[in-house]
Parts: sequence; structure tokens; C-alpha cells
Amino acid sequence: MAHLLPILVPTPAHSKIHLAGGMLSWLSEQTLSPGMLVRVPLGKREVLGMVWDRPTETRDTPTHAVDADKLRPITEALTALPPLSESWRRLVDFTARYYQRSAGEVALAALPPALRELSGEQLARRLKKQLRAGPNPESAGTPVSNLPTLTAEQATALEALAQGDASAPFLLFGATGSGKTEVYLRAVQAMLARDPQAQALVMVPEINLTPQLEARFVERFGAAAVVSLHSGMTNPQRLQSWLAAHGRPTEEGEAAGVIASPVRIVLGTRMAIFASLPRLRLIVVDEEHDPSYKQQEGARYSARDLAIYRGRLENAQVILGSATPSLESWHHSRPAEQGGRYVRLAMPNRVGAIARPDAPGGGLPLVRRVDMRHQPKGAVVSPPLLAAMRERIARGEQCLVFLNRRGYAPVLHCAECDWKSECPHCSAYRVFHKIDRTLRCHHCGYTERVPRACPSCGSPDIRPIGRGTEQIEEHLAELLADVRRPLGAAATGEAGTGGGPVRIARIDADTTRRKGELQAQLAQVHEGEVDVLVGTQMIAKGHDFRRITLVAVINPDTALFSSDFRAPERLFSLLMQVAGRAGRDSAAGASEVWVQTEQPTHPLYEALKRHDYPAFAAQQLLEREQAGLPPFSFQALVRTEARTQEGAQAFLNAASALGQDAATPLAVTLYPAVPMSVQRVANVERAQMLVESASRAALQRFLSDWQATLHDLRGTPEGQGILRWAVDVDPLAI
DNA sequence: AGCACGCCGACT
DNA sequence: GTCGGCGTGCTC
Repeated sequence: MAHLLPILVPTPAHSKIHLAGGMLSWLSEQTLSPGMLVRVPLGKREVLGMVWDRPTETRDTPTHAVDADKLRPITEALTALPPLSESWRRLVDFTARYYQRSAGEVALAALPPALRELSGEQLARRLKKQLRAGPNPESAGTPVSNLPTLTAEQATALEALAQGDASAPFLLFGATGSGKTEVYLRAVQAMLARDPQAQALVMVPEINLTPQLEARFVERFGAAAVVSLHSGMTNPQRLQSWLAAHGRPTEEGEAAGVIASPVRIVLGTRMAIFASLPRLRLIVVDEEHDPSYKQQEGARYSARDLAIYRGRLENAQVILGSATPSLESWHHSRPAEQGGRYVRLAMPNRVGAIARPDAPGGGLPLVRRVDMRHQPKGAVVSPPLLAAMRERIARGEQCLVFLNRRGYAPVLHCAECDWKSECPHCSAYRVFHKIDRTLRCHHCGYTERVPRACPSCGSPDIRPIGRGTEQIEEHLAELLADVRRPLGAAATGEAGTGGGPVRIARIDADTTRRKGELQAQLAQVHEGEVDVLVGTQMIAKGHDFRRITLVAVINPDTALFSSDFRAPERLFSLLMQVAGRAGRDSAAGASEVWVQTEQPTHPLYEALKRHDYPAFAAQQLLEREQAGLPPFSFQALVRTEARTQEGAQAFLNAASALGQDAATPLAVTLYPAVPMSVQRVANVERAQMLVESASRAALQRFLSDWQATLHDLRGTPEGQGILRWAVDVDPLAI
């Protein structure tokens, strides 16, 4: 008797299978349990699938009628691998429903790519190899002695974590340098000690941050206890880590699918939220506010939000950590009497601040605002800032100059005929990169050599407008040409290295294109081989520059006028993070953060000056509440791409018309279709439509009902020109 | 998404 | 006469 197995397969976003959830049926002689991986024939190819439900017998009436002659047998079952757990499957199921994708797409994308290629035999061989060379989990959970002494704040936070259960997530609101990582380490340590089987998942927003985190966890728990999971790893590495976390069948328990000895600690980026962790007891989301936790293609999930869901699902404790929490998380951690569901733990002071009462403000740097309205017109680096930098450099200290725009200038302009360096394929300007004399489109990558004369009128008078990091670097080299570092600068500790000219380095996406380049450049800064570091937000994250005592922000104001309601939140977070780069090693008192602005009295800068995130958040939340914006409402975006802008919008407006009857009773608002802020990229026109509701459940209901409508529209005249469309639930940028 | 089939332009 | 352009259609 053959069994009919409901199996998930990776399904293209617009196919009928996708709409059916990616679940199809195959025949199998064996009965296979849900979560088991199988290889199945699909069309002309063979794909990896996952058994998703209990089998039915072929003589039973199939629930989803399928022509019996279409049914094919599975190729093979990967029985060597224990099936994915029920809670893992529920996480996938939730993700698919919430983010409006098929379960097949989510489930198969969540598995390591290398697994998709392996036959059952190859997989079995790999597992056997891993079984022999497997880690000894008993060695983990017994960390090295001479641990750092905890601050009172850390101790208090850890006490609360120890008493807390998995029912309420924690928000660790800790200033930069307050020692959040040490709290994570101790929380993991305590969890592993309490439960000798427990596993912990620790997430960071960016690949760049995993090496240093891994170093600290390996130092504390040993290399055998830790694996990493991020997209910077090769496919075989990822598979190995994934298998280590998933665990392997015990030699005798293979048939029963008994899992033994999974690795205890998984570190990773957002993709790690889908790691198979059969004994997950603790999830840490570091820098939880970071936009990188939101996947920006395929199923556009938020790994932070899924962490909350998975914690509840698996009865695992969740710790979100940030110096500038997302307003969503901050709102959720308001006092319980006001409806808060998270427990807020505060660590406002830098480690060592208490030991140094001479440093005011909890050891946080002094924020100075330069009123650019009262500076010489056209000054990029204001005279007072320049003077302060010269002083620091002459003293042998380092400065960091932050400008969130790479290249030399954002646009090239002809004074004669008003030509601008527009990209022929995008509605954007190509950026002038002086270093290799190119005009580059940052959206589609189209690159040309800089013309000698205006391509439109032939005038030689073409000039850059605005400035990027390249230009700031060049500019500073001129302005600081006469400054000398002190002889035998204490910074390096090497005799005879001082007295030289100022050394300026630039770190941005252009200087770190090659692998390992960023780490190498950062190391140079740490070694004191650089006096001034110019960079984009790439340098804002996670790197502790102890010798940088002055941080300058050249031109942050643009975010204040952005149409994106989250722009101030991002700016504040970025400025706090940049400010946090300023170290504590100044010989002559506190480090400084200089902000050049034409709005010095703006509440955002007032709050920044006081390092007062709560005040900033309160003000922002008030505005959001009055405007009915998240977290007081819930949003989704539908984005379309088409050959013409009219086509892109026509699809959305047709979808809107068809959805209106369902939206009204649910109190869901459908906004008109609008072009995206960069409306054309690589000759594709893009439009979007906002869907909003005060109720998350109502929005969800509407979206899942509407999904079929959107699919059907493809066959209508309005759907003709559409290249693709996608729903983004809880979008970060609007 | 792949990977087919299917019907019109420049090459051995 | 073929090789191959990418338009639409299907996958248990």
C-alpha cells in the first residue's frame, strides 16, 4: 500500500502552487514522519522537499483532488537526518502566514543551500563523519575562571534574567559600553548550567560583527561549544554549522530519530532565526533596533519579531538588547500597568564610569552642536570643529569623521547648460567617484568614465555638487596638512614614529570591497596607524575604538526633513552609535561628539546632547500616536515592478478597488498607489501602495484574503505589464 | 524560479 | 537551411 505524502517544495512566488502554500503530494512506500527531508521529482527536475503532514492512504479520498495519474513517487527520503521538530515547523508556518508567502518557500529557504544538493547517501556520509568528529558537549557550560567583575547594573540585570521565565521577553536597554555582551555571556552561561541540554541562539545584525562576538564566546565557552551561521560563510561551512545545531541521530536511535549532542551555542545573523535548535532555551537579539534584522527579499521577515514568536513557541527566554531600542520594542517594554509586555532592564552607565567620578555623564562623551548658520558660507568642516580636531591630533589622539555618503560628490553638474549626471537607467544621479574618475549609479551599478566636458553642451565647466567621503578625506588632508603628530606619540608606544604628517584613512563600501579589507583597515586604526578616520555608517557599528576621542558628524540634518517617518529614529540611533565609538582613553578629559547642524535646537539634538533616549522616544511615540503610525498601527506595503509607471500603478489601483469591500468592514485603509522614492531602477518602473490598520489581526485577515485577488490580477489587462509584485508586512522604509 | 515548447532573424 | 532570441506555460 502506497502512502500519499503532503510535501512542501520551494515554489516560485507567482505560481498556482505558491498560492496553495507550496504543498503537493507524492507517493511513498514508507510512511515518513513530518519534518523529514525528501527528494522529489518536480517537472523536469528533482528538488528537495519536506514532509509536512501525516500521510493519507491512497485508497482514501484525497482531500485536495489530484489526478491519480499525475502522482509520482518520491525519489528518496533522507532518513539519516532526524526530522525537523514540530516547533520548527510551526515557526515556518507562522512566518509564511504572517509574511504572506508560501510555507514551501519559507521552509526550503530556511535550510542551508548545500543541503539542497545532497543525495541521501551523501548526507548519511556527512553525518557519519560529523558523528565521529563531533564536539563533546559536556565540555561546554564550564567557562574559564577569572571572569570580569560585574558592574552593579550588570548584576541587577542578570538577577532579573535569572528570575524571569520565558513568558515575557526582556529588553536590555544598555548604553554603548555598558557591558551588554558580558550580560549575554553570563545569561548564556547560567542557562547552559541550569539545563545541561539547553541551547542558546545569539544574533547580531551584521556579518562584520560575528567574528568579534564569536571570539568572545569561544574564549568563554570553548570552540567546541559554538558555531556561527551567516551568509558570509561558504555553503559547506554553513551546512556543517547547521547540522551541528540540529544534532545527529544517536547510533542506536537512528530509526527513532533521537537527537543527541547538538552544539550548545549558535551565533548568527538574521538567517540564524531559522536554525534547527531542538533544545533552544535562550534567544539573544543584540542591537535589536537594527534594520538589518528585516529580510529585504523573498519572505520579508523580521528576525527580531520572529525571535519573540519563537521564544514563546519553544518556551525559550528572549533578550533584546540595544542602546537605542526600536520604538516598537520600547513601547512594548512600557510598564506593565500601561500594557507593556516586555520587561525593561536598564544599564545607563559605561563600564568603569563609576570608578572614574571625574568623567561626568556616566562616562558618555560630551555632545557639542555647531550652528552652521553662523559659520562661513560653504564651510564643510566648520572652523571650531577643525580647531578641535587639530588639537586632538597634535595631542596624539584619533578623530572619526562621519558622513553617510560615499563617493566624491553625489552629482556632477554643468554650469553652462544645467546638465546633471543622471543615470540613463534609473531615476537617480550617478555619483562622482574621483578616485577612479568614474560616474557610478549606486542603484543599478551603471558606470562610465567621467567626461572631460559636458556631454550635453560640450562646456568644460562641469563641477561636483555636494560631498561624499572621498571629498571629505581630500579636504581634510589639505586642512590638516600642517598639523604634526607629537614626537614618539604615546598612541603607538613605538619610539620615533611621531612627528609625521597626519594620516587619514577612509572606510566605506568602496574601500572594503574585498573580503577581509574591513578587518584589516580597522586593525590599522586600532594600531594607531591612523589619525583621522573618515567613513560612512559602516564604521558606526560595534567597533570599539578606544583611542578615538573626537567624533564629528558632518551633515546629519537631511534626515530631519525626510518623508520617511522612521528617519528621525534611525538618525538618533545612528548618532548615538557613532557617539559611542568615542573611547574613554582621552588623557585630557572626556571625549567629544561634534554635530554640525542648522537646527541646533531641534529636540532630537537636545535629547542627543543629554544622551537621553527615553526623552527622544517619548517625544517620537507621542507624534506617532497622534499621527496613527506604528507602533500604534500596523502596515503592509504592496510593491510592483513594471515596464511603465502607469502599468505598475494600474495593477495596484485595480487590486485596491477589488479589495475595498473586504477592507472597509475590517477597518483596513488602502492608500492610493504612488511611485517609489527611486521610481525607476535599471529601467524598471516601481510603485507601491500602503495598507494600514489599527489592528494587526484585521490587517492579517485582509492580506490573506486579498492574496488570491492579487494572484488573479495577473491574468487581467491590469496585470499585463507587471514584472513582479510582493507584499512587505511591517515594512521598515515607506 | 527553472525548464520546456514555440515561432521569427543572421550565420556556417 | 540551422542556431538561438526570449514570450508564455507548467510543475503532485
